[in-house]
Amino acid sequence: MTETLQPPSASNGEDPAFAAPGAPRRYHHGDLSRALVSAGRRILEREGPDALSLRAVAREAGVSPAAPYHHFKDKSELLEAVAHEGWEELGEAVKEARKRASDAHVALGEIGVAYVSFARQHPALYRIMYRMACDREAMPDGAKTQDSGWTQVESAIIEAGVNPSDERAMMLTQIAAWCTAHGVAEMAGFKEFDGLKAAMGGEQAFIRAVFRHVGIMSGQRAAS
Amino acid sequence: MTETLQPPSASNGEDPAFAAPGAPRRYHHGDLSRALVSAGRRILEREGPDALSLRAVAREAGVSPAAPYHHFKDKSELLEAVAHEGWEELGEAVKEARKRASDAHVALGEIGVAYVSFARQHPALYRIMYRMACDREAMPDGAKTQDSGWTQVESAIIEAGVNPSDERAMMLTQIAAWCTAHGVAEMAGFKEFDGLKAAMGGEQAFIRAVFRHVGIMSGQRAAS
DNA sequence: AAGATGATCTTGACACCGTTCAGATATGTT
DNA sequence: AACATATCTGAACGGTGTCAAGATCATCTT
Repeated sequence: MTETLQPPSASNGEDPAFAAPGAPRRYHHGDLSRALVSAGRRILEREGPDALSLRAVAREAGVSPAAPYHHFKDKSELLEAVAHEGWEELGEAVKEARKRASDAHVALGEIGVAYVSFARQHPALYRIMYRMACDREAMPDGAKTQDSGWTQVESAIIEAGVNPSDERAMMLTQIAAWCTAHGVAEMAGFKEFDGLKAAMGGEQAFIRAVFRHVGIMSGQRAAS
Repeated sequence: MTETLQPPSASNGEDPAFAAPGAPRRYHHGDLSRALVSAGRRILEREGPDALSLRAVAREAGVSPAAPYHHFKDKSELLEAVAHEGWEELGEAVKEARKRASDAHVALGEIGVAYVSFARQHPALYRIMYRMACDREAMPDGAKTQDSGWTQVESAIIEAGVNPSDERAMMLTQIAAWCTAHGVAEMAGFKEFDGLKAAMGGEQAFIRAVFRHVGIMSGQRAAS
């Protein structure tokens, strides 16, 4: 703990996200709350979710263990911020997937693949994202409004043929889609499927194939 | 730490699972590893997964914090044992659901509902079960052999019309079923759906409805 | 029967964790 | 220049997983 006495903003010298480009390190840290979130994400990608302690985040940002408490009331509030960033990025990936889909009939499937691909590219982040969503009472502000991922899926469902005025069917389809995507996202990481994934020529092909077989749970015939 | 000096087997005096009925408390504890697993499960049901620390389990079993290390090399090895017990019970629930299903064509759906129901009845336990399964390299011994849940699903898939000699299709259907069930199991606990669940007359009805809408991800038409 | 053996449990310690609080320090305002 | 406020540090508390050393007890050997 002796070398912590350096100027607080020394550990993020080259990152332009922390202070305005021209501003000459204005202040104790500059913009700690943003720095903490990005430090948390860096730890997540580098060392996994178990290494994501509040102290480690503070260490990574170059501040004392108590500093985060001036910007977040809790550890979970910090994680919530990290997760929020993740959900926004996932939302954009979903949006682009929908744009890419030529036929409206397959758009939902493409969205599902995009969802799972994101989760697989950022497994530690996704874990946190989902964990925070689990314990939440309701969806966060701005999740259903605007052009969020949720709304994208909603539109895709309508285009897939569900009657938009049937609120219950809309909701149930939305939920079913999310359930499926989440289930595939988590289980696609299982190591016991590595052999199958390799035999199918990559994880992407594996994911698509699993989606194609999902209908059987609803009593439909097996997919070809 | 002063009242810990009581005889070690004092805290489980009336529980018949720890020592053979006639045996007069044979030994230091009797059968600590089993006692630890059941203590862990008790904590899980009573206080949730976050309260499940190794020390708390030891406390609940009436032994010192280091005692578990003579029976499990790790905390995670203890959790694995707890999870194993859970998977076995879930397997039995699945088995009974399959027996209950009249038509082979709906057996898979019934299995799914049974899976989710179990997860919802033991949410904390299921969380641990799934977490341990995630980090596992392969399925534990005896999961695929004998009449386990996995094998039950396998048979149900065959009866649902998948060609049993097509190994890949069998595997993919199995995985898709598990993904779906897991996704529904976790998301059925979301508080944001409480309103919908109530409007549908209970969680059971909600679960069935979600399963019915799952096929849309594979490009099928919306369910009625 | 007595002593050796090895498994089982306790004690005490270590590093790390989340969290709090009093005090130091820099910023913004008057 | 002096005050007020936001921000950060240092030290502490109770909790955690884990380990090494010692105590205790069932069982095996002689």
